[in-house]
Amino acid sequence: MLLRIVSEDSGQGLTLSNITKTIGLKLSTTHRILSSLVEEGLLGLNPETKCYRPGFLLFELGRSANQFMIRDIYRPALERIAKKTRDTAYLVIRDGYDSLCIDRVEGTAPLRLMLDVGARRPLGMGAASLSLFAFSSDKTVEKILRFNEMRFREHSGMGIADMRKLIALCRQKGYTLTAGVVDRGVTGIGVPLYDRKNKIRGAISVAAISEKIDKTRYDDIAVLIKAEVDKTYHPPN
Amino acid sequence: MLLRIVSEDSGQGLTLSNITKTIGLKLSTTHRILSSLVEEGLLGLNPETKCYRPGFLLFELGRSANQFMIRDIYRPALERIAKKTRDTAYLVIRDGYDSLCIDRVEGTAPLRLMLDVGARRPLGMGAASLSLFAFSSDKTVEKILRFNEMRFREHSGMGIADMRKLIALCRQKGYTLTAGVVDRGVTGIGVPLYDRKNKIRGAISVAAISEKIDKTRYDDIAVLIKAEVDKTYHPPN
DNA sequence: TAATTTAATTTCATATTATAGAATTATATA
DNA sequence: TATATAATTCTATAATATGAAATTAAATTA
Repeated sequence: MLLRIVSEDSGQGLTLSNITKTIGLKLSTTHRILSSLVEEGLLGLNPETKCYRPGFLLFELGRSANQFMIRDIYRPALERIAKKTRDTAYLVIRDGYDSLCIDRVEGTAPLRLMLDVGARRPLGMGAASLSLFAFSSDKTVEKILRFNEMRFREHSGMGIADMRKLIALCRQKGYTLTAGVVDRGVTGIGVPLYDRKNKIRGAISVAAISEKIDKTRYDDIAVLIKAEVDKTYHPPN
Repeated sequence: MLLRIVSEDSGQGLTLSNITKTIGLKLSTTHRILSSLVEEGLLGLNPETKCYRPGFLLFELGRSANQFMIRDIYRPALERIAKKTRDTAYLVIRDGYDSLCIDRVEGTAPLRLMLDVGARRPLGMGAASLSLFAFSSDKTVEKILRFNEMRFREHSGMGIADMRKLIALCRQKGYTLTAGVVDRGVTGIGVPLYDRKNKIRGAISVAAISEKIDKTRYDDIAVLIKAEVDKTYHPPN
């Protein structure tokens, strides 16, 4: 909690009393924990202003999370996609049997946000999420189907047979499409992202309320996403 | 400790038993803490391989440590400096009344490493450290002198008068030079880094055992560092 | 396919540590 | 200089983590 609170501040840092108010712990408790975090280097303390800021260790630990660097790589592509489609563009990665949304650029069209950055869903539930899944090897697909069977049913009412049909259709199209079948009233179009070794590293999707994405646009949007993805320079590793 | 251990692994992640061996805690304890870290998102767990990796929250928290982005900015300059001088180049920032080494590129010359990344010293003790100090405003210099007086004496045997003289000399030269006065047998040459608002954001130094850096090279090295710094594009903010 | 091994997860009484509240110290403001 | 505000330290009690063992799951071998 403390790390989050201090990190969310974008200014000159937060004072102890400030942080204490936010977190709702006792002053002495907050002070002790903050001191420990400073001692370890997770936070820094400006001795003049007595303000706490993110520390060097936090920076270093963060850099070790290489897998998420994909976010920096595809940020510009995501922005262009959102701008051109006017819908919200998502960057999603696989995390075990979940998909994890790691970036989002909102479109200009008025629409309710579906997926927050940091949100986790069963792998396959959502256009990008489905891209991570449907374009994997048959063996992987089977494993995920088995593991997530109950979660699919719970989330969308779809059974294994429905999912298999959906995957087959998407593979044929070359992109994933969830026109209301995963989330009621939501249509998404997803494309997988491959690294230089042809391994799936993530997926980008565009999603909006179904009324806003006409059937005739499906292919166009997929082509648009693929074009922006192809334009993107993906460094080795 | 656990965050460090998991972050330091560059491979596919570490298993519980692996981590347990490294940290020396009991299996159950390690498991419990790891589970909490995963729950919070600081770590991720691959459910197939049961391997722990850095998590998305760690990435996000790390990105909030903007002040250290200077490291990415000056990395190439640091590499060029180390290559050209054959000595080790350091990137150092101010942290309260300490200086903090946040990056290092080793030279080709055989020499003992003086300063580890993450190392903290009294502000002024070292060439880069001194740059952060000597080129500050007179008011700031006085405050630092007073605060660090004892620490200077302890570290180098220098008193306030000695430090004043050293600062005056450095200001005159336009770069900092610590020819054995701060660390016995070590010579360093430092240059401050300014942002677009002319605020000191860090310092770069080249350091080696004194025998390796001849007096005649002092100016050349300072000019070389400055040239590389000037070449570097420093984005707004 | 069963048996064996290895690794992961859960449980619980005891030992350890954190907490709240109060006291003290330091810093800022009137 | 007095007053107010914020930071830091202290300590008995309340809360939590630990270690050891048991259980479950997964992988390997027979």
